[in-house]
Amino acid sequence: MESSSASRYTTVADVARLAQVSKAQAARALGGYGAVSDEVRSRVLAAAETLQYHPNELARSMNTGRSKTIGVVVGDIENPYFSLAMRGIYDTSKAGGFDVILINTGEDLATEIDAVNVLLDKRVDGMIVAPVTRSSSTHLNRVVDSGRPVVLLDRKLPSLPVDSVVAEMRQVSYEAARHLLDEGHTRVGYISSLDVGGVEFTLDLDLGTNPVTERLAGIRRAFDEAGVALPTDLIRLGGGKQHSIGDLVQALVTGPDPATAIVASDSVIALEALAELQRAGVRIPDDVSFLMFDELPWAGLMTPPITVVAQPVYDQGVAAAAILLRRIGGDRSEPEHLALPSRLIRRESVAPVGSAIVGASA
Amino acid sequence: MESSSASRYTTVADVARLAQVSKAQAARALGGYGAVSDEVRSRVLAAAETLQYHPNELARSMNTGRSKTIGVVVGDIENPYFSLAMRGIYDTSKAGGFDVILINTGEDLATEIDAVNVLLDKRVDGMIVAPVTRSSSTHLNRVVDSGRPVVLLDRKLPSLPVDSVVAEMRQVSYEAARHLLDEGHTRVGYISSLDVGGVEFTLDLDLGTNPVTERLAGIRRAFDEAGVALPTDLIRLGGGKQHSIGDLVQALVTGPDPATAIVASDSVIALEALAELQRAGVRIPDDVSFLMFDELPWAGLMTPPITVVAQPVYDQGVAAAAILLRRIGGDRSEPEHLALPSRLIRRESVAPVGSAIVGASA
DNA sequence: CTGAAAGCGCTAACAC
DNA sequence: GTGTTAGCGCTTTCAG
Repeated sequence: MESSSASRYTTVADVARLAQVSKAQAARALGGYGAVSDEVRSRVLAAAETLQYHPNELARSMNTGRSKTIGVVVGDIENPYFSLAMRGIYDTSKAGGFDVILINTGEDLATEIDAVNVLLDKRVDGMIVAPVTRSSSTHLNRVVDSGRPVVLLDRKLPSLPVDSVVAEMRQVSYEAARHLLDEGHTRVGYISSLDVGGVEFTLDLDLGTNPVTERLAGIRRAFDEAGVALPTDLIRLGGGKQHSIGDLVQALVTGPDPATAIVASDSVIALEALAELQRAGVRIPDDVSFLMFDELPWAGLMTPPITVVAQPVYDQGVAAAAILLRRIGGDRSEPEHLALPSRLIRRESVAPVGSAIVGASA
Repeated sequence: MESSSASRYTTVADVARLAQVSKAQAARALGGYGAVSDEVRSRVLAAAETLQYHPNELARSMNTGRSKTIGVVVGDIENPYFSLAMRGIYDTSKAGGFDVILINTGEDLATEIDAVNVLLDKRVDGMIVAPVTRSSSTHLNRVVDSGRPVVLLDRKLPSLPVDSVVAEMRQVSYEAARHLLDEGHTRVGYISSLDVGGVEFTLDLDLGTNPVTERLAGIRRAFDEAGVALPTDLIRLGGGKQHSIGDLVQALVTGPDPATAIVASDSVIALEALAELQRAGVRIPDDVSFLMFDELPWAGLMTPPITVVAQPVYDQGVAAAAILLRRIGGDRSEPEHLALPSRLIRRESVAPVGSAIVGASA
């Protein structure tokens, strides 16, 4: 029946007083460190109980220099990729006794730089960053200099000697392209939201190190091996930013030499592309074949079921967190670069080119 | 070209020394409070720059008692509902200068209690909680007692005098049920993951205050008004926990008097239900009509497009954060209970009952 | 084992 | 305006 009024937490001092011991002893009993007699410990714990004592983690962190908190910086938490990876990070961190501070950058570099600084200032014990594409690494150097571990998610920064966890993309993309080629598709469109500042794609354009670069490399190899020229005119970057996905799709399926297959670089793009195709009355796979990166529950339920490249997203989160925790624990070994296996799931959205006629006559 | 070695951050003391001023003056200049001459300020700022000074937010928080951080407790960040709401919370908090600590409870009460305590111990300035269904409010009382504001998301706790933000569900559910009834459906199945401990649903079962209760209330009213008995045997709770969604769906569409329409209480359930229906060869809407709560990009792209109840998820997040920030700012007015409008989006997954025959003969 | 006292890095009185 | 002196709540020497 205390009066309501807020403020003033009970501190170790309060507990110590009630338990009739020194502040230091109370703190030891409460914090579970140092030497304390059973007698004292129980008295202190009892006092803490009646006083409803809860430690001030801020004060504790200040002394120990460790906050039992990790920071996570992602581009867009609403994107299923990140929310699932986040779940993996979360589960693993929690199991290790760490809390998670989440920062969303909206895929903006300035925000990312800010985010990293904020986390550092809050003294997180380490962080996981999914860097915006084409960012440099200067802001992450500050983290490295601070001595706190970082692990990169979904991206590798060659200039930065830190751990990274990505999904294997080159090989699986090669397979995907082979599949398309096998079905007779040589006019394959590729839509990505990778921001390259609005320039057109060319073979010698440096996209930096990121999943898109890997995918394109795999696809290119398949085309090269097949002796087919990669249709660079159908590779469209900057989707959603410089250009609307709808317009991009529209452009791919019309024109004199249209794409016979479309590859969506992620599920968000796929959804918009699918909507546009439906709006335009373009049928899958009769008029155009469709393949997307990322497996989601709805992909197999569409009509037709969508062929996808599935990457182990949750596991990427788990792996990133596991490595980070190991580093926080003191592991000073060489940076590790994990590439988790992805796989192609063939469903029915990819069909032989020209099957529109077949379909119509069937 | 400093040597690598970690540790030891530069502090105000370091900056003060270099700038040849007192620690207090340096702190004032750095923190942007109190009175400082331009002369001193620039000297301090310059020193801070060369020393790469970054404030220790922990220390700052300890003195001010404010951490500029809010905590968010959700059931499952992987669920699109939460990740989108989180985005709303995030955007709003950030605009107000607050960071966000995310805690995921996995819809587990013990974890939720823990989460709330952790946040309190970390001295967050306030928190947003989407309480697990059917939880009591004792753990949240501690927050209220601490004097820090909480706002409830997607759930209202009558016993707790705090703000809440939910989506209006009773009216829109009434409309949805009306729609179903108008199409001739009286055998309407309802699948929810609401955990009621495995008991069967009956009309007098107390489900507590939560969206499901509201939905059922709205549906019931529509049935009552139409003079049709609510098919309580087709209302299945505990989906995903006590029973697999697939089994539940299977049970609804088979048996002597099967459901002619199925309502999925959220998108996760809908996806599993849809998969099961497809597996079982049950066609929508020919064999069974389908309606789901929550609008997602893929819903309209399915074949047929799914009729949904859309709730303003992002806006709920925004509203919750806005109220919280106002409270943190000192607003002591009466608790506010916001119910944002939802709406029924009619597409093609709901058709007149018995349209299977019509469809077959067409 | 226990207690007194000295900080962690910062802000907040309080004097000058 | 500026500097000095206390703390915030906890951990950590350092003596006993």
